[in-house]
Amino acid sequence: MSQTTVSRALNGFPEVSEKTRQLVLAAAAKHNYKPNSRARRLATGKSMTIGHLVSVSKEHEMVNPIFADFIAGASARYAQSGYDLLLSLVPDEDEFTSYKELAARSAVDGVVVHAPRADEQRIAQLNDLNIPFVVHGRSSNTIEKYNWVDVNNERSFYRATQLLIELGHKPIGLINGVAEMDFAMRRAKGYRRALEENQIKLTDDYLTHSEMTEPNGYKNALTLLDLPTPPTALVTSSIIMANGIRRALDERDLKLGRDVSVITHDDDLSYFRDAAAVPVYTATRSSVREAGRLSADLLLKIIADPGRAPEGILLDAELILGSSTKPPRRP
Amino acid sequence: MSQTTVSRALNGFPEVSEKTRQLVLAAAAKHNYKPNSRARRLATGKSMTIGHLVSVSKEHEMVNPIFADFIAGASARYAQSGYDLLLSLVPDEDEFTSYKELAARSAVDGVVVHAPRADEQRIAQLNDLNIPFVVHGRSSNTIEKYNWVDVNNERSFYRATQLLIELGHKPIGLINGVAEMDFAMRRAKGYRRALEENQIKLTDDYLTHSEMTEPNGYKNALTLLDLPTPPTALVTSSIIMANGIRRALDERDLKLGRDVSVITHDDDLSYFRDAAAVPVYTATRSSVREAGRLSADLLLKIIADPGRAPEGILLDAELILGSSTKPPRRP
DNA sequence: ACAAGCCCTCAAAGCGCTTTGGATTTTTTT
DNA sequence: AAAAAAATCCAAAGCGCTTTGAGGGCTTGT
Repeated sequence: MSQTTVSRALNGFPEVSEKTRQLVLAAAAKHNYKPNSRARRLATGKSMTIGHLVSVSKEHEMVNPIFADFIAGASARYAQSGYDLLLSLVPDEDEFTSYKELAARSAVDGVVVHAPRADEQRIAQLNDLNIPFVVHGRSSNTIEKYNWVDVNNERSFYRATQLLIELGHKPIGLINGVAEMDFAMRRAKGYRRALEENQIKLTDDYLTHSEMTEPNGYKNALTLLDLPTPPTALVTSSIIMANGIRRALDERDLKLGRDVSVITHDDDLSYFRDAAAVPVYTATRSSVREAGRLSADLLLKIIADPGRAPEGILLDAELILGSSTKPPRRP
Repeated sequence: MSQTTVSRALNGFPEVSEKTRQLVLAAAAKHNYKPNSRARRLATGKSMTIGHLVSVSKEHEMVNPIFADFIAGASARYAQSGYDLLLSLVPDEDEFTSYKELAARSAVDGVVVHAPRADEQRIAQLNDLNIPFVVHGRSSNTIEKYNWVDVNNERSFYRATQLLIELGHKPIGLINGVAEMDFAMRRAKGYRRALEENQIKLTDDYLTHSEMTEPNGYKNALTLLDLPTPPTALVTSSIIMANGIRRALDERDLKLGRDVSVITHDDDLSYFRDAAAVPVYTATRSSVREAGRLSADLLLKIIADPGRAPEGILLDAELILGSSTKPPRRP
């Protein structure tokens, strides 16, 4: 049987009879034959690979813990479509060099951009490179057109803050992510808007920006609790930080909920799934794994149809009521 | 200038003059030329790719959070040596099919095996496939020879338990990972050995096995605290679970350290780095990122020299004294 | 000045597939 | 039963590199 026939049978072309196809498939299965990826990729001109470049902050060697779940979501979709996932953790300062290199050696058919900043260079650069990409998040100060999947950060933090205000809280702190990140900026905006609309004036002392680690949650919570008028409620950007906040409260002999209310953003991480009947934390919840799935779907669509107009997918985080929010204690 | 010359200049062969090489390099840099990965891989017969198959438990869709940091360590080494990292999150039931498929289409030059069980099929299977691999962890019930990088789980949990006993604790609980996992088995062994050597008899009620999530830490801690003779100290396999334990203690109005001592295994995750002068948790600490680096190094060595005798690298977890361990309270 | 030797360069083959265009066989139509 | 159409199949070219084997220009030794 000729090479052509085999190739056509395996790749589902109509020029081959069903009978022959079955024969070929049977023989392939029997000998565990799979076309050599390298040869196939050279012949087709596609690399059948999606690149994920995750930046590692040089300073703290911090890997954003949400990326594992995001990739878990995306990976499943790639597998379905026969794509491989190329992962590269790069020091944040040479992010762009890495994209350029991937493009130059045409190692990937598309990439996902993680953790965009409010001012994000990579978007314009990737548009220039003309390589299909999807941004997980958005970039406020970018005029470029691009594909993205994001949650409504501003609105959900607005609602969270609003909820606390309605409960009667006045001094409310926000323990946020790194200020340059787009999501952090939007969340701060939502928080500020809720305060303003309710004529609550707070200095920026009530707002901290840092990498979303447990120790930072702890440290920043202590800082806020030490203010002359300490907050009676806190909003935070990550369930990891919320754990640090809990530890800080513990140390101050304060009880979560009773003494200090907390609302956290909850990415629904698989190892922190807050699935109790009454959730531990009141939270703005949005599954980052689902975001991974959607990003992958979108990217595969773009690759299949390069002429496509850029699209944005906005996910709405739910505001889930848990037991970490109560009216403030009467002094 | 001929293709050959360019190729040789770029790949550092000696048949080309230094002057010419510089010329070529300059021209390549100028036009941002990088040899096409696909073509190069076909020509050389190497895929310059390392596969990491991370299994996702079908039941809980759980992604082991340590894998992000492990991969962060490995990825840096791959990048240095010009290798790409192919990541695939596969449902645990078809782990082996995935390896076979990767081998058949020769998509990778080597793989890393994550989270081996005490009875691990994959090792024999990979040996049969004759594909270079390194296991992160070991497999106790396997007679095959293989390369591995592991921490001394038994010894460190022995020491941790011993420390608690020396402090005066008698009923000591172990909140462990899934029983089938090799590391969990070894840790239980170390824990039991310490108890036995000190003539402390405890039923298996003091030992829980589950996926290492925060909610499981919480739930299992409550279960143990509800025993007729509740433990005054707990050992646990993950800092994520330790956070759940803290929450359980909080709920029972017990104070970590004072009322219940806790020792946790600490993988030194980047978002849970316990770097205070006096660490929060007394812990058996071993950087999983370092393990990633070492695994990558070892794998690259094996690939470079296939005749190499299998090697095992045993890391010793440090026992770090923190503030979560104290003598038991007098009743 | 000529041969030998060395360094450098080049044309062509080949990596294992896909894809094109043509050849062959089978089926349908008249 | 012959012609037309449809269904199969096949040989060969090509994907963009690396690598082989051979040729050309320079230097050195005599």
